Amino acid sequence: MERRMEILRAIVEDYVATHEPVGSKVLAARHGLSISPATIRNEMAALEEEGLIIQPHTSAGRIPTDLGYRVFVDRLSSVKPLSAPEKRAIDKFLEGAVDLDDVVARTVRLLAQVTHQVAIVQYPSLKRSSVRHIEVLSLAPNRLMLVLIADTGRVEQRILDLRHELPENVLNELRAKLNAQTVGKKLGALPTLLNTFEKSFPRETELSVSSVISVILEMAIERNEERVVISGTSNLARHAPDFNESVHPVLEALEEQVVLLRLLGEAVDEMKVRIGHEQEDKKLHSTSVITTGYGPAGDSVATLGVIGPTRMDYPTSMSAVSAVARYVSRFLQEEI
Amino acid sequence: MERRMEILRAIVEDYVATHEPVGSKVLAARHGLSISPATIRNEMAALEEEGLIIQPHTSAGRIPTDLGYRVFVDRLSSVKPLSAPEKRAIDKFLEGAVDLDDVVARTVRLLAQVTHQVAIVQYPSLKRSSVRHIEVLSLAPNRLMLVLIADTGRVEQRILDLRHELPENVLNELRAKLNAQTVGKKLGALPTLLNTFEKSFPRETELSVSSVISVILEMAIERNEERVVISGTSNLARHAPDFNESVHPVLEALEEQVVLLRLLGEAVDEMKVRIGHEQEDKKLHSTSVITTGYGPAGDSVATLGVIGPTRMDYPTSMSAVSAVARYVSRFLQEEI
DNA sequence: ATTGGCACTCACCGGTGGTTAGTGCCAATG
DNA sequence: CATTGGCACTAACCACCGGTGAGTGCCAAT
Repeated sequence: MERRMEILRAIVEDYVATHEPVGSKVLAARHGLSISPATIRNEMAALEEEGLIIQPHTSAGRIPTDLGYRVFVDRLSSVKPLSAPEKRAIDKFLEGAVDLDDVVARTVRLLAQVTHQVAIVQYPSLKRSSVRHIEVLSLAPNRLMLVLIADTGRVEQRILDLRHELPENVLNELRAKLNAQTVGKKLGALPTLLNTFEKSFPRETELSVSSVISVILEMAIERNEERVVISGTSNLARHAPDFNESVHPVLEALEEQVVLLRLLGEAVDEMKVRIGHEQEDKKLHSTSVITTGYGPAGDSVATLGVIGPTRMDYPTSMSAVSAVARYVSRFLQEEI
Repeated sequence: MERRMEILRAIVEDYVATHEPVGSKVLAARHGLSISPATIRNEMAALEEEGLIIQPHTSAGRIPTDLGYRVFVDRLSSVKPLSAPEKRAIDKFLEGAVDLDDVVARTVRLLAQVTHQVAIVQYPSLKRSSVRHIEVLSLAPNRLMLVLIADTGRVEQRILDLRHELPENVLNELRAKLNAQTVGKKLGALPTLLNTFEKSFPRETELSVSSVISVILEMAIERNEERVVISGTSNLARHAPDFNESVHPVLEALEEQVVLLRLLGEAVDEMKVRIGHEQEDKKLHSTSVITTGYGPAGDSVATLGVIGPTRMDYPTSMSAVSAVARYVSRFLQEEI
């Protein structure tokens, strides 16, 4: 069985490199297999029997099936470490990012660049971050601005019009109490933490305070909490021409936030690879997705990854994804 | 001359609708021109002479040249008003946007949707906005967070580590003075406004204050001040197949911020149309760009627009672009 | 000035045959 | 008995070919 798997690996690697069905002859020649084409043919017939490879048509070589890639990824590939220049490139790229937007934007471009794939990066989830600070500003007599700053550097703000003016000292008290109660706590916990908050304020301000609280909760539990950015879509077209025809549905899928979010899934630490038809979304059946969680201090607050044709270079892409996730996690922890 | 232009218009409209070279016969039939194909042929020869149309090959119909489109746009097209449902769609789409990010994101998606083109929206330029508020927060003894809020709703923030701690009362004074001096002023004017600001503080805090100021200026004059978002790239592929082959360079171009910014240009009120080779960027020679400025209270603080194949429906696209710009301007003014 | 007629051009389509990469099978071999 | 060389077979690919049709430019007639 060992040899058969060796042949599968050779087929995958060759196919990924050339994008052409690989026949028994080139396989014998290009790879150091000291067996004849005829033997390889026998083995290939067996691999086809097992559903790991197929022939696009009778007189052509073989290409891996989704299942073939799966076996390759699970059992045959070793993670390829990044080259020194690549590591330096990653370092350089993040260097000098000024705020979270900047970090995320740089990360997604970086990832697209090193993998030559379409990169997807999710903003650190608000729900899973902690409160760093809550600020209450008075813009005009009846107009407040609320600013919620998370430990991931993410900042949300909302304008709020009040029916009744809140005096300066109440504002100060509000600010102080809010921060005292929430700083360091998970945003997901805010509803519980603040559910009787307004009770501690004088009767006549209770209503205003309560509307402040509801806006804060809105910010914390926002549907828009899951923001996603994407880069490198032109890499899709690069893998022309046979991938080209199917490029439109993929682009379409990538424009729907919902699809992207399902793609990224819940943030988990281990790397996940989904290959071709393992994907729920029909439009993405010709693509594979590699994702992994990232976040400061090793607990994943968001997911990033790449998406590309099933015939991608898995070892390299996987190591790039994991490396970028590591770097950006460290960066988040130290800088922002 | 009148008739010849009428023929040009018919050619453009027909070609845009069918995406196929249009011959003299269909032209006579489909449009209400009461002249024979032969006459049309004569006129077409003249139009070709003038460089307004060409034949892709000898035995084919004619298609407009870039110049032909130019004449069409400048002299032959009337702005097509939006339908009532479209107007309602625009209203609905912006309804309920919670912050600037949200407004911009919704706008760009809206624009892509109504035009079926690739939409580009620039964030309100910081330089041209005014200061609504500057906040100075103490996160930790030596750690400040500076928040700059513009009247367009745009918020920038930076973390700043100080060498020496600033006492609470200095912070308060700093905050008060900063706001007193800057609120309502253009961000572009900040360098002048603040250039001797630290002088009014006690000697021992002058250094810290001065580093605060430099960070604020950095935020205001940021290279990243020009953020651009884009949507609807899948619409590029929709215009398959003949546009499809050239889709890759376009996608590539659209990924470079620099190119996008040059595309959008300085924010000006009138609508601009650049057609095919009128574009500097070689990669975009097969595309046209429609842009217009937008911003609260009628002064343009940023640009938005669409990009699509030169053979696009200019009247409809132009009216959509201008309508969306109007709506979002009004929205910015009222809501955020 | 407009128009019908006509010869001409060239993309497009379907069919044809030669070439080639690659296979499956089989008999020979160590 | 696994391995291998030999061989017939298949189907994609390509270049070529002739027929068809859309569309033109030109010219003579109105």
